[in-house]
Amino acid sequence: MKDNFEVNIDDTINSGQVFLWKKFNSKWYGVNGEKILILGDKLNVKSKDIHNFFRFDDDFQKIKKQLSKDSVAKKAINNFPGMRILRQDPFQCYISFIVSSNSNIPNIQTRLQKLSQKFGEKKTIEGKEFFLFPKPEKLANASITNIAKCGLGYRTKYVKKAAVAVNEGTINFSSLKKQDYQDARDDLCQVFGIGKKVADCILLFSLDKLEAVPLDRWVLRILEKYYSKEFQIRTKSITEKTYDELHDKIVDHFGKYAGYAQQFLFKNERDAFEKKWIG
DNA sequence: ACCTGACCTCGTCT
DNA sequence: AAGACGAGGTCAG
Repeated sequence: MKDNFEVNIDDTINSGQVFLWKKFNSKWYGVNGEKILILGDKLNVKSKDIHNFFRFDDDFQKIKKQLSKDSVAKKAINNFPGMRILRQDPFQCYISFIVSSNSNIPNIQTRLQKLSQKFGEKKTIEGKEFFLFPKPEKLANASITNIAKCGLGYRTKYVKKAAVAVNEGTINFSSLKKQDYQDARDDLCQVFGIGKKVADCILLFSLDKLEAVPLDRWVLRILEKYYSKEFQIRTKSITEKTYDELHDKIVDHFGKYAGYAQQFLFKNERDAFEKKWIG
């Protein structure tokens, strides 16, 4: 067991990976699929769920050392050394990022809360009421009208189709985990509503693909600001082809833990601009 | 293959 | 107070 004491729960929760978390009296309560996780000041590393969720199986010292070869990443890691990438419930992660497109964190959070409330199972823990994340079957069978009531807008049909794909087995998360990064991403991109960015989020945050690097507006801004020489960013919006070329360069530069680098750079830059997180 | 708009909804800001 | 603006993209033409 290594370094569990170094994990900073607040920084980790507030790094744009998860949305269904709330803090009461210095304890965090969060929905992860069909489980409610409770985090006190100190993590219970003996809990299998906690171990899994915080990726204690990763050799964080090694990752940190490798990424610190890059001076910008090094600085970001030093600012937030306790932040970790989480291993989320795949279905929840999948729907979360489909719903995130062209949106902001408070909106994403509201949508997911409404989806859970409407389609998830109610559970009471420590006298508090929670709603588990809906099961694929439940969302797949929900009507478009009812899903739309959760404020999804044009993303409604994305969610419906995506849930159906999982329910029918067209998308199978344990298979995706076994595939290599490229194949898994190609399969995810077949789903209506999933482009490369969203696919990368799902792969990085729930399917153990640490070389996935979601290239969103923020990351592009960061690359433009700190890496203009290395990566030659032209525009704010990028084409499919540019996305792949950039991604290749980034993995060449940072190595197989590039996804972690992205997360630190993202957190660092977002906090610098005091963007809103959850809780 | 690349470029350009449109797109739902909800905060903020004016 | 009502209208504009933009937010962690994706799809269609």
